Amino acid sequence: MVTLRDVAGHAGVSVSVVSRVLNSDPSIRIRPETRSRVLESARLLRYAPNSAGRSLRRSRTHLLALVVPDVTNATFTDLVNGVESRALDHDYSVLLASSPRMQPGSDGFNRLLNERLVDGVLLQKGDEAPIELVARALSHPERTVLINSGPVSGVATIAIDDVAAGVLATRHLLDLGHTGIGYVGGVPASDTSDRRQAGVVRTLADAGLTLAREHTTALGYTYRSARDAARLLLSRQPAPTALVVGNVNAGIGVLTEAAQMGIRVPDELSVVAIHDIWPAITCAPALTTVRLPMASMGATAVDVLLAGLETSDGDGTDTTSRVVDDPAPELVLRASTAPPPGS
Amino acid sequence: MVTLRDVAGHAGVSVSVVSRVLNSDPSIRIRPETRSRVLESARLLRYAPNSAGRSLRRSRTHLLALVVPDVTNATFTDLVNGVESRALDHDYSVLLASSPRMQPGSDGFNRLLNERLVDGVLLQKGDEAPIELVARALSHPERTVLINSGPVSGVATIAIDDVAAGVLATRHLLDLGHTGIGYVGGVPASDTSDRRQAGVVRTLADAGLTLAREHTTALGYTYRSARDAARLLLSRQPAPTALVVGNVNAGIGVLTEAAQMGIRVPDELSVVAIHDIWPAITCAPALTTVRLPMASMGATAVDVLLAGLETSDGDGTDTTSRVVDDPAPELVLRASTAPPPGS
DNA sequence: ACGTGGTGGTGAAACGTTTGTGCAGATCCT
DNA sequence: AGGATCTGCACAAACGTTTCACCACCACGT
Repeated sequence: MVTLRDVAGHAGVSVSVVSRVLNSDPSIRIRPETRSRVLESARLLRYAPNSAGRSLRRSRTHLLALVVPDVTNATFTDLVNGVESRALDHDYSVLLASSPRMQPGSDGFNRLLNERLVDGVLLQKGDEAPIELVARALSHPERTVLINSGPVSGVATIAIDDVAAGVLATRHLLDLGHTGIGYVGGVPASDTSDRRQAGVVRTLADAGLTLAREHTTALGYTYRSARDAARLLLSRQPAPTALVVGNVNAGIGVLTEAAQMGIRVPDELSVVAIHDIWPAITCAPALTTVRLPMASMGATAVDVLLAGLETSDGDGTDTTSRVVDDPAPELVLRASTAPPPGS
Repeated sequence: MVTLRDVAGHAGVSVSVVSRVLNSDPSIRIRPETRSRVLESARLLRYAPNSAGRSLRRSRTHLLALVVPDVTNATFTDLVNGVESRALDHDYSVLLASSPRMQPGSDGFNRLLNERLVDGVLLQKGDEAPIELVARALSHPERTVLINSGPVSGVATIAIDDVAAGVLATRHLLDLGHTGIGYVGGVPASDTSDRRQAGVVRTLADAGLTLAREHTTALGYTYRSARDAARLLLSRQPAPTALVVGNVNAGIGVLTEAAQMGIRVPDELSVVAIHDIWPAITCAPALTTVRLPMASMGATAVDVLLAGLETSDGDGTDTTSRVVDDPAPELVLRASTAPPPGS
């Protein structure tokens, strides 16, 4: 390790001068030639500041943790990208916590902030974790921002425009002429699913329609759960002619189950799912989706977190709550939607 | 922040005693009642050791970086899981570096080790990065292990059993009765692709066959590149009746292009891809693949890295090079392979 | 009474930074 | 010429931890 001492020795100045020059401290007065001598020495010796020393002194680690339920789930990877990229813009690095041992409430999770390993935490909670429990597990709310996992009073929250997504999907089906529209939702207390469903309901209402209880499920966002949901909904009398699916993995599950049941998509059933990921292209038929600005949301979450750290710096009373709508949710037209049968 | 001083004050002992008790220093002699008083004070005050202070003193951050080309690529997410999980076993946390700004050679990448932000780096390089360039960009080879990205002399390397995977895929096609077998490879200098191809070649040779040059491509592991590759190979005269595809994303690309060309899979063409990810189930037809122990490889990589840090501790002359074969690559039979036409 | 040895701790240095304060010497003003 | 001001840098403390070295005290044997 080459330290400030080494550079100082090489340049024939004191340690503090080296530190101030390298950090371009505005309060320093120094002869230009001394400054360049210092700079040159640092370059020559390949000095790099030791981050532990710096963190200790500044009490900032320039690290943040991104907690997601599962990196394997493609719906989160865009988020990861957005977060990492924006974090780097701010000279922050990202600690990835996706293991169950790192989820809220666990010891690992608490240590992140308690041991001051990271300056703040970005938390996208999973469906299994009830928000009340998560809220109670938050040891440092002022250093936490919830991603698509709110609201919790006293904690900054940032969400996608789920309502708009629901509206967009429903609007598309209405435009095609559907009236028997169902909704395949997430688990019961899922707030994203609630909001997406609200978008569906509202849009149907605007068209003088209602979302039938027997055309709605709340079994979860997974491929598996959606197959169950599809089997249920498609055996109702009358069956819906179109489904809005709250999640794209679930949407693919619906497609699979419909095929299994001998129901042709899009001829006999239209399917539009919310959230766009790559497999939506390659499944058969290619799935029409609503693309969500996940990366952008991740970036905004970083901004909110770091802004909170700047100002509050102790007492975090300025709890933000934003929904990102830029870029806006966007309909991605593929092959799983068509006018209803017999039209 | 509650520090050792606070605990010491509360318990009426010196700072060093608290530190030694909490770290259960074997060399300490202490009255049982004092010890429990210290423990109780720490519990009461919710003491948590400050990681910056600890890192500075111990010159270990208990952090490691996992550098991958792209988290969005599903082929890497299992690896991420394996790494994170095993790292936690060792009380290490994982810094995720997937942004281009964190790739080998970049400033961000170098800072990871130079500033001692992390103790070591796990590097899965991307296809665009030539291994020679990467090798030169490694400022601290002794703190680096290459994942599926070797070999580089002087650097620990860990790889999957690519040859076995190639063998397994080819064996399957031979067993079905195919003789016109082609290979869709990665970019030209890709060592994983070279090894997978070697497995194909060897298995064909064992059966008295050869891999025809005109039935081989090396255009890349991506969906896009594989569509080009498929178009090329399938318009040869004679066309292969079966393809081993070096990567699953590419495999799905082959499927798409075949459909586009009106070639029915598996009736007219069998496709088996190496590496198993979720979309392989949902594409049409479902893709037969060879499942690779990516998580296990990630775990082993962590073991190798940390072992290297223990022993070498300065001069890293014991460069390991392992291929993980447990669990072994496994054929996952789905719907994209069948006996050749007219058999 | 006096060394000896064990018990139960304490003190201080060090890890590498950052930053407020001090202090020589030079320059300037009158 | 003598104080005031400025220039250019050095000193030292502090962040929180770990760990080596040391010491006061007591009991014990002689």
